[in-house]
Amino acid sequence: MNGKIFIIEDEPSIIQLVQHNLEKNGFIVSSSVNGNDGLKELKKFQPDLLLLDWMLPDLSGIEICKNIRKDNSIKNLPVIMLTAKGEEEDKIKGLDSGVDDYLTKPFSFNELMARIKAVLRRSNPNTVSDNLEFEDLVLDRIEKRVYRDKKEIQLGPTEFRLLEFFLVNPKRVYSRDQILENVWPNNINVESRTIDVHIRRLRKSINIQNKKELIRTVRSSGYSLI
Amino acid sequence: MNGKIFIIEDEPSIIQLVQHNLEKNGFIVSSSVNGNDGLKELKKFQPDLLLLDWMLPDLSGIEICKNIRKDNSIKNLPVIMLTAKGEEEDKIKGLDSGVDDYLTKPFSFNELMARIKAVLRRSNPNTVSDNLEFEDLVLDRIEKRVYRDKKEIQLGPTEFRLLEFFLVNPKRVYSRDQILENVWPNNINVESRTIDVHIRRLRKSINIQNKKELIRTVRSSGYSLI
DNA sequence: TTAGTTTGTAACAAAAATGTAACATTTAAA
DNA sequence: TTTAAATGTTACATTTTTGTTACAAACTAA
Repeated sequence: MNGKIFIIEDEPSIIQLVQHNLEKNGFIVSSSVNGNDGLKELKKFQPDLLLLDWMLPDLSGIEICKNIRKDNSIKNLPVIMLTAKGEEEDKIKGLDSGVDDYLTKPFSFNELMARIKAVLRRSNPNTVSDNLEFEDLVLDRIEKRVYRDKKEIQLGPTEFRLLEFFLVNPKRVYSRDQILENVWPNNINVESRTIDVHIRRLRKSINIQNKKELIRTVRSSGYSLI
Repeated sequence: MNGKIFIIEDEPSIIQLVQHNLEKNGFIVSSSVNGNDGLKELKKFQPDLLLLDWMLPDLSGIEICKNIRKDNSIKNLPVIMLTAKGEEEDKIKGLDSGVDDYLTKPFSFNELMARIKAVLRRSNPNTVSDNLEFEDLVLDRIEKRVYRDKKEIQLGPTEFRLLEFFLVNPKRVYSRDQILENVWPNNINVESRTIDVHIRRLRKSINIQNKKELIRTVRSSGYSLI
């Protein structure tokens, strides 16, 4: 994932939730809580997709969408409408105004994600990829493969999850506790030294000749990619 | 740091202390001394986090928290509970009511700060900027790196924590006791001279040619950045 | 100035953190 | 079932970090 998504939505809790999760999935996200500001910032931000609330304090989502379709510079921007209105006629009205998809609150983030991918895939195939990349390292979440320098590397399941975890925020240093919490199945108790051993295994696997070490040890803090 | 924090707490002295320190750290802070007002103002203020006292003149902190979790517009607001109750069962009750974290009075401001950051990072990564800067010195808390004049400097763990501590209030002079309390793990007893040695090590590390000394000795008082 | 206090510095030993290999146990696959 | 793979744990070597001490240097007050 590497697209940019803009959100126009007046409920901060939704923005927060969605933004956080989208960023976790590798999107760059910006947002606005009302229509007029949103339209302006939108043009600066140049997103690949817009998440648009129906009910806003000033303009309605439909009006915004119509505006977008009239504006040559952003007329092809894909839009997903978010709204509490579930009735059939509303859906039709929404889609008629030029919306690409339509999602009724409350929605699960996973459904939103699936729809975003679907829309992006249609409109801009290159922004959608389930690959995590860092330097010459590529992790394909769909096929569960890892490549370094274009050559495939075989990883064990834990090594894979570990690397996947690091790749979401490479460079960020994670403590052993954080790693445990995120990479190991919940509530499982393993010695913290176990992590060291798995780090060591991962290192061994992803290290190839003449290439620099990719995992950094930060003494008394944890590990990160580098 | 640039988040907004709301405090509901009936002891003015605590409000004052916490508010003052939070503002020093770049937060925007507002507060209320009772539960009912607090809930109302909270919604207007739209904070990124709530510090909530357990014992209040009207509603209890737990009731407030339950209210928040039921209210769609603020249901995801992270909450840290402050209280004098230290018993284990209370803790569980607190966390069960939907609190994100729990801090027993009396607490050190630094611990509070650390917990605030942890909670914010989880819930809203963007409100926490983790770079501390002073002159040509940059400390990156996420990647655990320190730069002077754009060049990276290697620090040991204690040197790092020491510098981090100073960077929150550069120029402010800290006594050895204060440094000890804030930089060393709780309840650990070390000679006060130990600090001098670590200061010396930190100095050695962050000093580079042709650049001025960054750590000031204030005789019989302590040290500060300058 | 001098005596007394405070701080800077280097050296050293002890403690802590990490890397690594080997081994035992669990899990999955054939 | 048998075999192989994956995993967790332990033990030990190595490296890094840390606290302390001892002494030199700097500072302060009389």
